[in-house]
Amino acid sequence: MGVNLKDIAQRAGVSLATVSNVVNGYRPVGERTRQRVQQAIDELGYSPNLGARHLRRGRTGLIALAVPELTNPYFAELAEIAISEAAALGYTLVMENTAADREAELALLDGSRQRIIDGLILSPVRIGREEVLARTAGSPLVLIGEGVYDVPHDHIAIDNVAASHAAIRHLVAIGRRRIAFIGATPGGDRQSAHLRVRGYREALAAAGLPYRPRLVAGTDAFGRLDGMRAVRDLLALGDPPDAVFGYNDLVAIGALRALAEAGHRVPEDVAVIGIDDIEEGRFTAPTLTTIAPDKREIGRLAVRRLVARIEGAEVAGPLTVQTPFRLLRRESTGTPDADHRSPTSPARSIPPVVRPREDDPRDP
Amino acid sequence: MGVNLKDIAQRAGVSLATVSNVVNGYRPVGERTRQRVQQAIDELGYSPNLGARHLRRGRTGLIALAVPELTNPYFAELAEIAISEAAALGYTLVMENTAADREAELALLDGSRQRIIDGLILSPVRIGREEVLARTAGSPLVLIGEGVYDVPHDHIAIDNVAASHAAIRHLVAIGRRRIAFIGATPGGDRQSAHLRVRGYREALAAAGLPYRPRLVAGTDAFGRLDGMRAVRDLLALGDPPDAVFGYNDLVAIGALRALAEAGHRVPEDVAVIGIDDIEEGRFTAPTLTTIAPDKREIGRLAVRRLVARIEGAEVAGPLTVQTPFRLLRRESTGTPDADHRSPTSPARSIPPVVRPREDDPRDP
DNA sequence: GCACGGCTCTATAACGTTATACAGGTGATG
DNA sequence: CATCACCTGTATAACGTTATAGAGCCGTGC
Repeated sequence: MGVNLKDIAQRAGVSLATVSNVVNGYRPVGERTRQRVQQAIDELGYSPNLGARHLRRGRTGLIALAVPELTNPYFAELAEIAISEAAALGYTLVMENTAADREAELALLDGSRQRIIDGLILSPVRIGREEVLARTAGSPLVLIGEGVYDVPHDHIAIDNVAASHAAIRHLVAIGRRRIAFIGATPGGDRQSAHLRVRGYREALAAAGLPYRPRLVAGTDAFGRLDGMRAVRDLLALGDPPDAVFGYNDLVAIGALRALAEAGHRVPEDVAVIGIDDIEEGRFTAPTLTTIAPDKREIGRLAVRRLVARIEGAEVAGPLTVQTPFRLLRRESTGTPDADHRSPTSPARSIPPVVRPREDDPRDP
Repeated sequence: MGVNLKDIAQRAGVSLATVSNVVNGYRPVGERTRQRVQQAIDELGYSPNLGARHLRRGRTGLIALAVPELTNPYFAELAEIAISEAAALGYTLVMENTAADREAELALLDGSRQRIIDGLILSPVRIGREEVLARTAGSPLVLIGEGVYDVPHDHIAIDNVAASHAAIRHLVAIGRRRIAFIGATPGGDRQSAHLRVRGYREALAAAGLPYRPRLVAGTDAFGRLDGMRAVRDLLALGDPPDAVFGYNDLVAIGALRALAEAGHRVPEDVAVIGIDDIEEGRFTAPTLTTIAPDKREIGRLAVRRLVARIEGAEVAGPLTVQTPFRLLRRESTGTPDADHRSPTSPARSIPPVVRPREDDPRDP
């Protein structure tokens, strides 16, 4: 097809190996020869055939990031970070969409795709510890997010239980008592939801609040529509909550919508909090309070670990790394002066329109 | 590394070529032999080395979709469609992020990446006709979106001018007269914005409305923050518009935010419309009226065209295809009974909370 | 009985690259 | 002057696959 090493070699009047060395820097080449070769390369427009290089070297320079849905902004934002980090390390990152499909995840784990990528970063949702342990393919694997623990692979995630604690503590601190959790899947196959529910229950107990199963609403998936439906169903039962903790920001945004439709004011009647800190949550009405994982850290760490394994370096530190998170308070849980002092606080003077505290909501 | 053809051949007691024929179906193989080979494949867990196959066949089965930003939901939604379409045709689609960077787009056009993918679907924003024409790499190229015309490549896009017309007609039909356009970049390098502005001006003229340059607000990029800032600046000038037409849904969502902060009611005081029909717009408060391109059609067509070219088929039909779009009326331009009858309509009885017409906002 | 065609299967030459082994030449050192 | 080390450059063998040419074998028709 294109221009190859042989063409360059002929043009420059040198051997194949010399051209390869110029391109590749494996062996030193004399200055005069190098220039002749470089000129030939520029004139003919040579670029190496990655397939052949792969065949010879055993590496492609390609790594994959597999996520359950491209349309979840959390993953899109993570992907942009990972792509630039990979580029900085000389790798190309390709995106894979598992669509939260078990077969797709399994295919990635030991399927044929493995032969063309040097390593895989996977956010598993439908497979568990056993499937990961049964993996036969040899290329390095880094897991991100929750769901699979105690496997001999690098694993980057936030502490979900602690994140839930932080969210509930915040809601309790602003005087909320009937706190709902939206997004607990009934099936046992999504461990992250279970971890977040566990944190929710523990934090309620720590605050001396009762655990009410009716306030925990399951969803099939973790999108806006799921959150909206779950909150609608919850409100239909009567006796509404005074706060909603969403499994993630998308679910929480769906909750905002359902609450607005039902005529509940946020945050006055119901406070809402999510997890992920997607950009969208800075523009909702009201803006969304959230637990913000350090996406930059997650993306960078995942790529760096993977590349280190690919290049065979001894990687220091534990396999599992928990990255930090922080609480970003926005309008959906009210401004500090609008907190419920107590369940029977007098004259809640909450302004009708809660203005953002920052002029630029890009990075509060 | 892994198991290869030779291993299988030894195990099954046949030649390399026979195994290849079993895997590949290029030549018929006797039933007994086929079974022996298949058994060996299953036992050893063979999967072909794509690099070597590529080297030999000249094809990888990989196609790329390059978009200016992964975090724009429009592209994420398009990508999911394209990925499944590619899979149905036996290809793997990898995502590339140009980050709206000129160098990145040029590198994709004739850079080294080209050697590992069989074809490219590109949404250009920083390059124009000349750069595309200067392309030397040989693999097929399909352009999506706007910006580059009159080049010898397939090109899938909506009719931007017509889309703008539809948006403005709608705003005029509901009684709006001072219509702003948000998202016109000053530089000449983003032709789609120019096309949409042209449609805006033409439609204003057709409706007998004056063109007011002050109501056209430029932005650096096309995100929520850009829309918010542009509308803030516009409002700061005084004499606010009664409608805002956003370059895309993200810009329009930023506009919603700026309007809410400034205390303008949507749609009562200012109507807002965008383009793209991203899912997010079904959950904003108020929900966002939009011009919905047929993303499924765009994604499918782009992949099919590309694959047809890769496989050397004679592709019928014109190079440039304009896909359909439709207007989705939601709360941000009000319910039909709330239309402004005239600029001086008596007693606008607009309900304080505009409820959605549909129970399920997934697909109105 | 022999040539021939059809059917399986095999041997092998690419594909473009990189790493190894080696060759030739030059300058320094003993 | 001989030896050695070094520096450049070359020839070539892989890497794993697929397509081509061809080798056996068997049955059929003359």
